[in-house]
Amino acid sequence: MNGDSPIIRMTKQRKIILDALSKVKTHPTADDLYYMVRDKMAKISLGTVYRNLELLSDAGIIQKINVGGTQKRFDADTSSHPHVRCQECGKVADLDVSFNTDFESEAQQSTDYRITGHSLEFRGVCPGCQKVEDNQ
Amino acid sequence: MNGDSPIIRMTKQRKIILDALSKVKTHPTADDLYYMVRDKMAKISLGTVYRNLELLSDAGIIQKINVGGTQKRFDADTSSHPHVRCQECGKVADLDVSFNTDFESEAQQSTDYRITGHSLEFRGVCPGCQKVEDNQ
DNA sequence: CTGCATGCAAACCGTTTGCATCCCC
DNA sequence: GGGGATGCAAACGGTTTGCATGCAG
Repeated sequence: MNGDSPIIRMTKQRKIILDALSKVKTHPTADDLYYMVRDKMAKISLGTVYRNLELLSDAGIIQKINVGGTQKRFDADTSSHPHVRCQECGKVADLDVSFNTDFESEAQQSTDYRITGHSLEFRGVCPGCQKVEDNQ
Repeated sequence: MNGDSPIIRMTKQRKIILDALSKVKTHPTADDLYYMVRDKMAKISLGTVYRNLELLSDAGIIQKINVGGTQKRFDADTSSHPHVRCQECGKVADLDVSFNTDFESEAQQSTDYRITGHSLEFRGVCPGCQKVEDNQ
């Protein structure tokens, strides 16, 4: 986010959190990760999960994503790629499209903000929730 | 958001909130609006502001925007247009670019979610915060 | 007149933080 | 050995909600 990626100490909890996030493509919340990680380390604390997710995303090792909803979500894939969020159940997925447009330099033409990043997020209804709708 | 826009009762507080939001291009938070509106109606409550913003955005009369940061922001312009958020001070502005791309139908090609909306948000540094940086 | 809306204050819930202790480098 | 990291629990801050009363239609 701010360019500098300090060398970070690899504690046991940090490693477990990073491993858990890397294994999964669901863009979990801090709380999700807390429960995922408790299998491996029963006494880890929620605070530690929050602190590490913050630190890892500051270091540019993971990415914090903001798709609406009340909770922040995390992604081990740090590339800038679009996400969809289900407006019924909140589930978030990657979207495998790429728009061959340099959003940031185009945007830069029309503003006096210095542009440093962007995100493209979609809203939708996931397959599971579509079925529920059909049965109504 | 979900298509149906019921006829809504126009209470005094509702009108004042809507007026205040319409007059302004700053994408205020609920709290911002609460203070803006207290000039007109000293005893309005924060809860009322929240309830009305929710109701108005459900009715499609205003738009709730989610640009990162901890607070939700609101926009009287319901069209889908990009925003920039200053990563230093949190200020949010409209961006006057249009990408001639139909994001939603392109995205629809590559997912089994049913796409219903999108948002394109930029991160940057606003002119004021750029000056501060230069003076350091 | 009736049911939605309001003011108020307490509850909620995701996240952050202070502190004593721990442990990675 | 020392400074960052942890566990724990309390604090925080934005938002929501229950309840008695008010007011728009």
